[in-house]
Amino acid sequence: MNMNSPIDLKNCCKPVLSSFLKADEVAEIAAIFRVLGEPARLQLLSFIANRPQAEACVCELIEPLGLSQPTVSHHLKVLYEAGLLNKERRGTWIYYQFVPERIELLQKVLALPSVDEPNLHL
Amino acid sequence: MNMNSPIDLKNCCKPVLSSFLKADEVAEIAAIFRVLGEPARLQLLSFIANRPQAEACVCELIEPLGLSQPTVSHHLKVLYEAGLLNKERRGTWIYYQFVPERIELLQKVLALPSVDEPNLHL
DNA sequence: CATCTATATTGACACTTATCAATATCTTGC
DNA sequence: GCAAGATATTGATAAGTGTCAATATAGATG
Repeated sequence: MNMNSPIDLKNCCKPVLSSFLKADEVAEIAAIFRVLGEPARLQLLSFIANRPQAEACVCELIEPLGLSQPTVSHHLKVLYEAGLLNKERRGTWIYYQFVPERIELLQKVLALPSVDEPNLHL
Repeated sequence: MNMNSPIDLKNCCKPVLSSFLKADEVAEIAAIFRVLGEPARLQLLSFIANRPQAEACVCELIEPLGLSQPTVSHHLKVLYEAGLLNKERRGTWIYYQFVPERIELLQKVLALPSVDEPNLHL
């Protein structure tokens, strides 16, 4: 049902506020926002990004999140498939790593048109 | 059920990636992302932001969105309550106006810690 | 005041999803 | 190979939500 690969990185994503995007264009971007729209996932991202090396194994995340292990695992999968986390097995543990590039992409997508651009007509 | 006023603008919102946010702190931020996580709403925002004066009345939005009038009205309400749109009656029509400040807030919330900050421990 | 038009609300329905318990899979160490 | 521990998957359930038809509301206009 859910695609197994991260959201397309190629022509993803045009700035939302600089031109009127078609339905299929906003879909990719909205998918990323929807992933961040879940408090538990945002907290996971916040937690991992602030760990040494910006990474953490699943076992470190359960207690601070206050959710069951399967639920944490589920949210990590969603974050991973959205490209916001990488994963890497290291012995028994699997470390999820924060991916700053996806956030940078979002910043670009949310970029406001500069005042001298004709878009905002201010 | 849903609060009638925009999301709290005072101490909203701490950067997600610079410290580990508690559940109630991420909740406010996640609420904004959830609003943007709906393709129809993102398209509405894209459309309105690119109109002259960055505004549009409801009647202009139904056809390009391809949704029913009540559905468009519903999404506009959600965007309005999230502080992403203002509204203003002008005669018979109600104009919804793009609010860039909310987007700027999101940019700050998504700010990556600078490399010399200790957060990322890179 | 009556009518018309623009927008909002209500109610219903289908679909998604967050959550957990139970179970499966995979790695390591004996 | 087997037992133990870490993570993932499955199945079930409850809650949320996007959508539309029908209806309500509210301004404008005659």
